[in-house]
Amino acid sequence: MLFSSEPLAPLVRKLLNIHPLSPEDRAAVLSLPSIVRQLEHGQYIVREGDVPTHSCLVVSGFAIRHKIMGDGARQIVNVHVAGDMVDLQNSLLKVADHNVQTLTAMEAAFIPRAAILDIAFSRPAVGKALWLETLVEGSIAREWIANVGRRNSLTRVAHLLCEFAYRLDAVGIGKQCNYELPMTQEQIADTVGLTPVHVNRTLKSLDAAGLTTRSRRSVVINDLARLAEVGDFRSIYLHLPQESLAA
Amino acid sequence: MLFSSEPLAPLVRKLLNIHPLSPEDRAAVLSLPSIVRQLEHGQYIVREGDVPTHSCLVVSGFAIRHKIMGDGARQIVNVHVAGDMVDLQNSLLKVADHNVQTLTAMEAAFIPRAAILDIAFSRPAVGKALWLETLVEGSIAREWIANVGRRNSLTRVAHLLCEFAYRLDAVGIGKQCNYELPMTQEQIADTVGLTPVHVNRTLKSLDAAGLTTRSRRSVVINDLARLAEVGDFRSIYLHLPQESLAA
DNA sequence: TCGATCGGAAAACCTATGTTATTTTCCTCG
DNA sequence: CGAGGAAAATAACATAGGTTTTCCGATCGA
Repeated sequence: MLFSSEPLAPLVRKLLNIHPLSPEDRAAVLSLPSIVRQLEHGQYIVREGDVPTHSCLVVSGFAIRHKIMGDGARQIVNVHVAGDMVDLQNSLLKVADHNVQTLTAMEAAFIPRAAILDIAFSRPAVGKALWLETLVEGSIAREWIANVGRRNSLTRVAHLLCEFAYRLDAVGIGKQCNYELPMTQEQIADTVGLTPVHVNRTLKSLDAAGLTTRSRRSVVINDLARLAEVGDFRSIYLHLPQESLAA
Repeated sequence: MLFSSEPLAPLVRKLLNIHPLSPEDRAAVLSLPSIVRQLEHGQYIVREGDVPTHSCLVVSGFAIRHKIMGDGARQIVNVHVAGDMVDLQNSLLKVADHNVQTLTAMEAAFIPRAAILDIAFSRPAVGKALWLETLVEGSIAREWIANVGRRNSLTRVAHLLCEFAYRLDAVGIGKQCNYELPMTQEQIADTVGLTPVHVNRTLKSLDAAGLTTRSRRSVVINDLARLAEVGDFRSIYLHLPQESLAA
C-alpha cells in the first residue's frame, strides 16, 4: 500500500475553492486525524442504515452515491471525485439513507465525525467552508432533479457531460474538453434516469452530431459551448470560483 | 396586517426537531433580528441570479423553489412549509441558482445573512442545528432525484403524498392522514416530473384504488401503510425525530 | 348575480423511451 | 496468445406517459 504524505491536501484544495482559509486554518485541516485506506473498485463505503462514525474524503479515484428502489432499480444521486467529502452528511445525520460505493480503485481518508465537528466550530472559516460544501452539493442535487425531471435524453446526457467537464477540470483531473470518465453506460443510465440501451443511442447521437468524440472511457468534447447549448447547461449551480473556466 | 408576536417561533420548533437547544440558545434564535412581511400568493421571494442579503423563514403558508429550463419547462425542486428556512443556502452562496415563489399567501420573516452566520458560529448548538437543516434538505433532494429518475407515475405521486403526510404532520399542519395541500395538479406535475394530464390520471387511479380520497385541495389518506407501500416510501430520508409518527 | 377565468376531467391519438434479444468489441487473465 | 466475460452496439418491438383538444364546474371580481 502506498499512502500519500499529505492525504488531506485535496480537501484543503477543495475548501479553498469555496472559501478563503488562513494558513493556520489550512494547517489545522491538514492535521485532522485520519486513516487512509486503499479501496478496491466496487467496494461499499457506506450502506443504507449504517450509523457511521467517520466521514470519508476521496483522496483519489471516484465514488458514487446511490439509492436502491423497492423494485431493485438503482438511482445514482451523486458522483464524487478527489477532494469531495463523500459523506459529510453522515457527520451529523445519524443514519445513512443511501449507499456509497467506489467506482474505481480509490484512496480514501477516514476522519472521525467528532474531529470534523470540532474543527467546524473552533475555526469558523473552516466551518463555513464545510457548510458551503454541503450547500453546493445541495445545489447540484437540485439541478439533477431538474435534469432528470424535465429534460429529454439528449439534453440530459449532454448536461451530465458538461457537469463533469467543469467539475473534473476544477479539481485538476483532466481538462474541460478531454477527460476520463470511469463509468459504464449502465452507470450513466442510472445517474440520468434512463436505460443503458437508450444511453447508448444518446451518446452515439452526440458523437454523430460532432459534439463529442468518445472512445472507451475517455470523453472529448469538441465544442463545449455547443454541447452546453444542447445540454441546457449553465454552470452557476456548481458555484465554482470564477478563475476556473470562463463561462 | 397582522404580525405574529413571536415570528421566529416556528424556526425554534423546527430546529428543536433536529437538534436539542438550551433555553439560552432558543432565546437567542427567537431574538434574531427579522423583518416580518405578508406576501401574496404567487409572489417571488428570490429570483435566479439574485444576490440576496437576507434569508427567509416561512412563518406560515407555503412556498416552492423551482428552476426554469431553457425550453421554458419548470421543475419544482422543493416545497417549503412553516418553519423552513427557504434560502439558507443564500446565506452563504452568493448567487441564487433558482427561484423561490410563494404558493399561498405567506407570512415570512427575513433575517439578515450576517445575523445567521453570527449565531451559527457563536452558538455551536444552533450552528449544528442549522447545518443539519441544510443536510436534511440535501437528503430530501436526493430522494427526489430517485423519485423522479426511477419510479413510475403512480409510485412517484404516492411517494410525494406520503412525504407531505409526514412533513406536514411534523410541523403540526394537518394530520398525517388528512391535510390540505395547496397545489394545483399542474404544480404537482412540475414537482414530480410529469404532465398535468397524467397527474390527473394518476391521482384518479389512487382514488380509485381506495388509497386516497381527494376533494379540492384536501388530501385524505385512507391507509397510510398501503400508500407507503405503493409509493415505495420509507421515511428515514426525512430524518424526523422518532416521536412523530411511528414508521 | 353574472360572466370571466382557472383548474380539473376526459378522450383520442402520438412518440420518446423502455424491453428483450442477439451480436460485436475489447479487456483480462491464464 | 487465446479464451472468457463484461461492455457496447444494434435491432425489432412494446408501452408509459406526452400532446392536444374539448368540456365542465367552481371560484372570484365587478
